[in-house]
Amino acid sequence: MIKSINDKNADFFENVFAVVKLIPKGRVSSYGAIAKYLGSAQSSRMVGWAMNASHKMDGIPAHRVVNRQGLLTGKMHFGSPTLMEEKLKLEGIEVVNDQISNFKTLYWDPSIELNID
DNA sequence: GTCTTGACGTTTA
DNA sequence: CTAAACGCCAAGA
Repeated sequence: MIKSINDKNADFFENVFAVVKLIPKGRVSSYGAIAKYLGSAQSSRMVGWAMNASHKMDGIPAHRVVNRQGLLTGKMHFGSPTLMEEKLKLEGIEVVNDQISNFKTLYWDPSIELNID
């Protein structure tokens, strides 16, 4: 469980990394969902920016994070434009034309799955 | 120190 | 219905 979320002392990036790490295998989440979960519903851009910083970090499954449409918009930042898609496929996620087919089914919303009290 | 860009999402025209 | 602008915060030039 993420305890630092309520703590304003925690950095936005850390919160993003924490949530992304919590994404179950074979599931995907959206920048907006994470941003909203962190309290910055309209700051989805920052989530993407945080992901960019995750490049130098390990254990950040950024490939499980896509945009609201389920499109692999950030695939180009994985070193290879196909690396993200391949990784998702390895987890059993069906990707067609850089888009997740069963995105609606694989969608993982932190504010719902984590069940906040 | 100021301006532009950015892995998005929502709202208005 | 589609198209465009706005908002949000941060970092690079």
